[in-house]
Amino acid sequence: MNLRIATEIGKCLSNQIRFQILEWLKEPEKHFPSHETLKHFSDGVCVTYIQEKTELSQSTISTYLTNMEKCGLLISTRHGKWSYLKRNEKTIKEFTDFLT
Amino acid sequence: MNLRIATEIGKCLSNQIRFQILEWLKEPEKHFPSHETLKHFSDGVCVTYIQEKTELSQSTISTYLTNMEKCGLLISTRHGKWSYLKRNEKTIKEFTDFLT
DNA sequence: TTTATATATCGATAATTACAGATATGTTTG
DNA sequence: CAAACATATCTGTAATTATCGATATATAAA
Repeated sequence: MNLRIATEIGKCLSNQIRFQILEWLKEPEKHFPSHETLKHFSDGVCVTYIQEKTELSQSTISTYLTNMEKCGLLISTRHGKWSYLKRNEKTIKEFTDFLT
Repeated sequence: MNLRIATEIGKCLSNQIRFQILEWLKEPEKHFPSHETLKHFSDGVCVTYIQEKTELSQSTISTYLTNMEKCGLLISTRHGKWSYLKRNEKTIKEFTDFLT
């Protein structure tokens, strides 16, 4: 972790919806339906479910999630036509360690 | 800690200079001269020293520090004509706990 | 009590970010 | 391979934030 990356993470955390997504993903099964094909949450939640819950446009959410992945807050996994997102606890820990 | 406050903190951490100030204040004696009247760092560092180090305008730094205090990242203490700033470790911990 | 010093706030413009619709890409299915 | 679906990217405008100079306030010193 360094100042530049930490600041990029700060940018992601400067928006209530993005922060909220990160909170939801702590307990995906509590906040999202289980996926029609993939039954478990091992790789997180697909973009559509996150988009529906936030009620923002598809393009906006896609951009949010892409940026959150770029700075290491999220891990993205493709399964067929779906992208699944989950928290990257390693980076989150590095970030909080850097801050404290 | 709640989502609203955490996002306000995120906004403070979305700027490299502000994040840097928080890092410097981990070890004030390492990054700032000791103050001419107050010899210790018990209450942190005065606005002027922070401003000089960042090379931003006085008004900009004053606004930064005010906002960082408002969301609980910093503690401000007046001694005569000087305001001293130090990290608010309690809020910082609450923030990192909220995130993880 | 005037002057100097430290910090805070105001008001304006520049820069950045938010957000959506349109369109492109990648994947599955008929 | 065409159609449908999920996601990504592009482009433009709206909204927010950055930043400064000017000015106000608060305290200290002369």
